[in-house]
Amino acid sequence: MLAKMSIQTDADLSAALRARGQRVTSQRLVIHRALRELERHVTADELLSAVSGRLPGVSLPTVYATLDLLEDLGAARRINAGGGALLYEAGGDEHQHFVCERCGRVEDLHTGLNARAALQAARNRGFEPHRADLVVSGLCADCASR
Amino acid sequence: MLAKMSIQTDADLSAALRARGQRVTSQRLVIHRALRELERHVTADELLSAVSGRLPGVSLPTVYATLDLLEDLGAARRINAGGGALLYEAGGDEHQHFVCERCGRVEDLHTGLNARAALQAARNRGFEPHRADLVVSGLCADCASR
DNA sequence: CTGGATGCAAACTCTTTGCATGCAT
DNA sequence: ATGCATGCAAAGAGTTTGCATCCAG
Repeated sequence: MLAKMSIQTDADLSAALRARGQRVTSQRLVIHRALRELERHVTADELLSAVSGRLPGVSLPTVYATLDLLEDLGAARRINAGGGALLYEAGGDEHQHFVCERCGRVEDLHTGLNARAALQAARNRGFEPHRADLVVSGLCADCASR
Repeated sequence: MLAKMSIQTDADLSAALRARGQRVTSQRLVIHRALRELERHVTADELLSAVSGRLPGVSLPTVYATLDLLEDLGAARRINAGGGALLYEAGGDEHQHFVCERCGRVEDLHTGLNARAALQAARNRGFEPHRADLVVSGLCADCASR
């Protein structure tokens, strides 16, 4: 099993893109950089706002397309929190998420849970699993105290 | 910790509704019954079709409202598979799901994985967790062989 | 009776698609 | 020069909301 190098810098991204025969554009570099610097869960829209300051004229479809691409490269992760918009975060460490059913807040959760059993169960069924996402839902501290 | 009785029959549902001071309507009974009998993951739309045969004139908003209610009662479970529509299944045994990234198929997965660690991690953060959902995504057998 | 539940229609949000232009290679 | 990537606009899907009517309690 080949461990894929994680993409961290602009140079990493450029190299990964070239390796796939895809183009290095300023939009891709800036979106990637913004995602990494925000260091939290962001919607495509929030990311667009963050990016527009640095590179005016970027469009939402481009943000979505770039996030798809980054996810493909392992540089971004899509979080389906269920409430409204999709969230994205920079790829990297393995962790799970907590979603508040009331206010929609999403927080990281480090459970130490091992997803290997789940992946293996999928393989046993003939599937080819790529990832396992665990989402805990309930009430966040603020909403619970009301 | 009080184990909530699982709702299985029309009588169970009627009792649970009355206990909450809510009304027992034919729509609620029929939708609940249809969900149980389908024994698979269905969209609100599919459920509407299934129900319309028995009780004409049911509307989609009512299906959604009833599914919300059933979920609240623990008689239904919402599955956020990410691809397009939400899915619902009758409440009952604990299991996880596999979603094909290509064709969107959703299958049950029995991993034996224990979510207690995840729930505990959430509690340690001050949250009040209600459930933990694990979704494995990748390619199903059919899509992988292409 | 009385108010919660329903049906209808429309709004709303987020995401994806089509097409002409532009820029990385 | 070549064709992938982008921007714009619009379509599309799914879910939710508002309001008048209806029926369970």
